[in-house]
Amino acid sequence: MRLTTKGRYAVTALLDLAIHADQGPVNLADISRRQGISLSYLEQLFAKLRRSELVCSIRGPGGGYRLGRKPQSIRIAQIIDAVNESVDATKCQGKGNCQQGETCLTHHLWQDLSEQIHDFLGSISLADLISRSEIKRIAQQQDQRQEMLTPPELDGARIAATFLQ
Amino acid sequence: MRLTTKGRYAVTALLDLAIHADQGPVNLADISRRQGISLSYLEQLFAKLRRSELVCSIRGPGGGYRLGRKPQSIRIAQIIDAVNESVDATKCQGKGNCQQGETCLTHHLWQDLSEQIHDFLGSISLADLISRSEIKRIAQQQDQRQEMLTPPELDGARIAATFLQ
DNA sequence: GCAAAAGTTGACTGAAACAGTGGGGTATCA
DNA sequence: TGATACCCCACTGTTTCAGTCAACTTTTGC
Repeated sequence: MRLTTKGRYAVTALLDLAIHADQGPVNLADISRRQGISLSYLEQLFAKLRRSELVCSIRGPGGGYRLGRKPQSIRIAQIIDAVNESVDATKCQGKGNCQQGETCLTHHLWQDLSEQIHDFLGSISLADLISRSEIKRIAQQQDQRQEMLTPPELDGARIAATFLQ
Repeated sequence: MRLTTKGRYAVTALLDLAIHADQGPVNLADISRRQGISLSYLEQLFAKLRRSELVCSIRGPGGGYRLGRKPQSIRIAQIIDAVNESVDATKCQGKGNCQQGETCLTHHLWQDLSEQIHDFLGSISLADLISRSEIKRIAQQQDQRQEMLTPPELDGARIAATFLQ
């Protein structure tokens, strides 16, 4: 079992995408800037997310990514799964042949743990995260910081979006 | 967060130790044979377990390791901790400065997950595992297989122990 | 029709950790 | 004194992570 920056980045990026979904397709450069994730690395992660149909892509100028499904039906466990970070804690992927074909002494413990984690992350959707007040607050701060960094004359559309809020 | 063979080996080895504790100090060679873990690797793990005072050692012939505390008060979380496998899922070790000093968008999610895992593994003791019937069964099988592999004439003590059960 | 924006793909890399090996110790008992 | 078992350190092959770079293709707007 592994839970590293990779899975965290994937969830963070998808959450960012979900939060900014109302402004049309979201491009990776924006996510990269807001979340402090390398653009090239994001591209790799989104390739996997696209293969799992968690996002779909729109090419060309004004393009970007959109959620593949409704935020309510995207579970955190699925996102982590999509970027190949298993939530399984057993050695044998639950098969029970951990020790030369036999079940190892602690197999059941790891199986229980895996179930515990899977239930937890499977019970939370992107929509759940969006509605949390701390997350709303952080997202707002990130948007503001981004506007301070972008020259206004080059970004009329986003300024308009701010007024329309 | 990481949960690999390392942490699993540590828990498995300590459980083996706890199960065979009534026969005096348990040496690593026996654990290595029963659990299929490299002896040298076990030595490294037990060095860490000893530093955390989860085990104490007896040198010389007939020596080995003993549990440092009662099995009831050794929690799985402590064992995993002792071999440096963190159960923490956040990027910032819970500090909340994940993104250039600010809290990242998904910090609270990972914090909740860490708590969940920690509560689970912290609620289970070695004594709990010993008393589980599946584990008793597997341990018995392992003991039998070991006896089949050991020439009887060189192992009178263990044969005697079998009869006394 | 062309240039710019954006996604797509693949190869590559440094660093770290894991899992394991090997060898030379030291304490202890018979 | 020799066998047993712990103790400690250096080393290594492999994998994965996290990131970089470069060369594409598709689409839009001028």
